[in-house]
Amino acid sequence: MDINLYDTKRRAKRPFEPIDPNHVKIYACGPTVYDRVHIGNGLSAVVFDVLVRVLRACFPKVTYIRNITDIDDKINNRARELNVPIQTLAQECTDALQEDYAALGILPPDVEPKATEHIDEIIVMISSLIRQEHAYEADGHVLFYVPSDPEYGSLTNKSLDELLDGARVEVAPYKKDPKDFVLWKPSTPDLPGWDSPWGRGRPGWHIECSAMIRTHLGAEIDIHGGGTDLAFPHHENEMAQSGCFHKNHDYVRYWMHNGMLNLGSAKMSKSLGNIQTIHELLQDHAGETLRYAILSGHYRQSLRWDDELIDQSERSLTSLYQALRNSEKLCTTDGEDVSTNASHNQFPSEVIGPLMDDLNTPRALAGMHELALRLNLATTSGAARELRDQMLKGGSLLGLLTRDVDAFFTQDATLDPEDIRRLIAERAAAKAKKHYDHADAIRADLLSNGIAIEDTRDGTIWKVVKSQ
RNA sequence: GGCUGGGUGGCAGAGUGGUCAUGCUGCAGACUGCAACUUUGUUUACGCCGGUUCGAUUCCGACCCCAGCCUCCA
Repeated sequence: MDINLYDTKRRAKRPFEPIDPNHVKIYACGPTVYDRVHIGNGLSAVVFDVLVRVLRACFPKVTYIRNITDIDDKINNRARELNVPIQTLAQECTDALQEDYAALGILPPDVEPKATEHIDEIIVMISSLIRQEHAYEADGHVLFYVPSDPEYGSLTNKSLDELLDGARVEVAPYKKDPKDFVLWKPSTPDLPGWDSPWGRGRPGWHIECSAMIRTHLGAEIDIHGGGTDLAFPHHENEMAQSGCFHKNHDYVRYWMHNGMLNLGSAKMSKSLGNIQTIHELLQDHAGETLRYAILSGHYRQSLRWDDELIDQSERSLTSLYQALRNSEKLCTTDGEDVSTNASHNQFPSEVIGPLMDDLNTPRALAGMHELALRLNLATTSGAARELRDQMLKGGSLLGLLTRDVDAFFTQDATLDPEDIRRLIAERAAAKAKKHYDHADAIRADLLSNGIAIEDTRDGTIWKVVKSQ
């Protein structure tokens, strides 16, 4: 079984062939930390989290790096607004980000490097680019000289002429070419800065990723990920820098870009202000529900984010848990203790198959529901255990079904579970005497407290009624 | 204007040259004391117009819409 991935640069899906099959290297762009991250940031992180899980299932070693941009004018501005030290703001936002991402079931990357921890490497790269005449110093700045890179534009299929026509940006007078971008810029005393051959200053946005990739993964990597809105100019510029530095513009084997989340008909973005933070969504919804919602669309497509989507995701996810819950009794009954099949340690093909095909998560979820159906129809404990195991294995690739099944249904009950048990027993007694009015009254009473009852062959169970 | 990617059944969202996506919702049946859970069935689905083909939602061409990028953005 091959993994196939869509590569932005080649605009085609192709088989994934790592540089070193014994060690896959992947880098994804993380956000700039100056505020609570929004669910669109979460989408990107979830997508590459799933990709890494799939890669880990297929290759012996995977190193996953996701950076944090902790030096940026937006951080400086926000810190000034809030009147807090810049480092404090960045650190607080970083902590919050890790908390939010964890709630979405995103596993920590192997390294989460920060731009400010790589200033030396950044200076080394800039110096080299200047020596190679791909960059020049002007007016306290260091700029990348775009015309010096014949491959500029090849990632996003742009011609230099087009870029000039579409240029909406004011051209700084010290630029040799309007397309040139900043590698290093001077800092006033009130701004964070580091000493450099070009005076005290701070790095431009794009160079940090070049430096962090080189530091943590080396001259060549397998996959570079990020949002599609980063493809240009961020990744194009990064490719120009690293490509010229390493004299190899194919230092990234596969460029992968996730689609945007739409709120209403427009892209969710901080500059438009139409964002929902993960933090606020978590007030009303389980992180796992949000994750399911994200995975319900293909990563390269844009996804309409609204209450309807979250509601449907909640119900869909519940049906998966329901299958697990329904099968619990059957699984625990001792039956043919068939030393479980050879497939015991394998991931279900219904789930990993689609995921290996350019991360087709909607189909993988369909596979999960297929397994759930078969589990619901299972009649032997052996089959039930096998299917349950498969579901959990599939879930471990998607980062779903990670909660305790019983807790999924019973947590946040407004009544004491002991009281609920007592009422259920009372109702059972009434039922036994065919006092159905009394039995129904108890059920209605529980329901009015948000507790729904289910009679099964193996007794009565209850659950909290979700989302009103 | 240029460059990407889209328009699928009530909703979300995959996919395929001729056979079921899947989930949610609605309706009907089974199960149940009644419910719930589960399960079965279910509503001319593939933007528009041509072309290729025995056959196209799927391939080709034109057209109409939508979103993203071309400035910071996941």
